[in-house]
Amino acid sequence: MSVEEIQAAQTMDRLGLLLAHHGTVAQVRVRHALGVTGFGARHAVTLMHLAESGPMGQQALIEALGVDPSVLVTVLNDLERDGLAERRRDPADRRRHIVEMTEAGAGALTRVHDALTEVERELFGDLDQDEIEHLHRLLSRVRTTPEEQACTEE
Amino acid sequence: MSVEEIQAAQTMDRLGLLLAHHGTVAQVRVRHALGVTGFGARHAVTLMHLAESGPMGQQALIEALGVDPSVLVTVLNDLERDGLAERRRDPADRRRHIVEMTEAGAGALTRVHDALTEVERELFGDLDQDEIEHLHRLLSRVRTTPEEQACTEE
DNA sequence: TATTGTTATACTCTATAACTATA
DNA sequence: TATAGTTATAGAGTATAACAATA
Repeated sequence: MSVEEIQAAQTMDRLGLLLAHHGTVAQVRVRHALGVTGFGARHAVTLMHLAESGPMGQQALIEALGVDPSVLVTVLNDLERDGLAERRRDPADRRRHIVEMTEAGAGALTRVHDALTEVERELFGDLDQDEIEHLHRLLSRVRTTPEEQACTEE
Repeated sequence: MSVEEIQAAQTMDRLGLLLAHHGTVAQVRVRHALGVTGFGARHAVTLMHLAESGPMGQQALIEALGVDPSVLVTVLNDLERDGLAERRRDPADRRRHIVEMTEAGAGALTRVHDALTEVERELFGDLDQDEIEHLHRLLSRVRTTPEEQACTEE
């Protein structure tokens, strides 16, 4: 890229930086909105997935959520401490823990959704419903999972 | 929101969470791509703004970049240590520092842009040019600046 | 020996408040 | 007293490696 091109570029012309910035702000907003119950976006996503897919092993959760094992441990510790989810050993393979959302977890999830609705209203208030859906579709197609592409280069 | 609606919702139906997640990944990717020179998205944005707007006070940079004063200090410390930018006192008001990008900074900016291009190619590789521009326009309209709306509620 | 989950640790980013120096 | 910049610190997120228990 030439010096002229660089100097002509507006700061937020770089979509990667724009996404990084807006995403970080979104994360902070979500955390504040959930603040009352003391957890963050990770906790919300985990609860949602448990509600959606039912009881499952931590390994499955790790893959579904795309988080590091050590991250999931701390999230589950928090959820369990607050009685929103429970771990129990799998009798068939005592290495595994089956994670299940509790009734209290389902109640908390309702409040989580309400908080998210509020955050989204703030973030996306300048877009109409059509634009929001379009943004959603485009964002869904951004590649954020570790790449398993064939090595075409490098 | 009813229990039925919640259980029907797919995890990533919540645009706020999707944005938060993708944005965090983008930030990590940017940091890794810039890793060779040892700085992150903040440093890139700061350099870009200095290239774009020329020498300016830290106060102006703080507003332009939307960062906390203490954040800017550490970013400028890093840039200055590596000789990419310089602070000098404003003779007219010795409280102020004027920040200016160096020649080395301009050179580094070229590499920053190349790294960003690579990151964006990975993130947005499944979108065509038209979709990328559309995503850019939509993301630009997401409200991430502190709200100064009239208090219509709460 | 491999796998599941846990612990410990280090690094980055964000945010707040207290501080120095100038005005 | 107000403003520009700095320092110190706390909190959240990410990432890695070492570890215990079980298979």
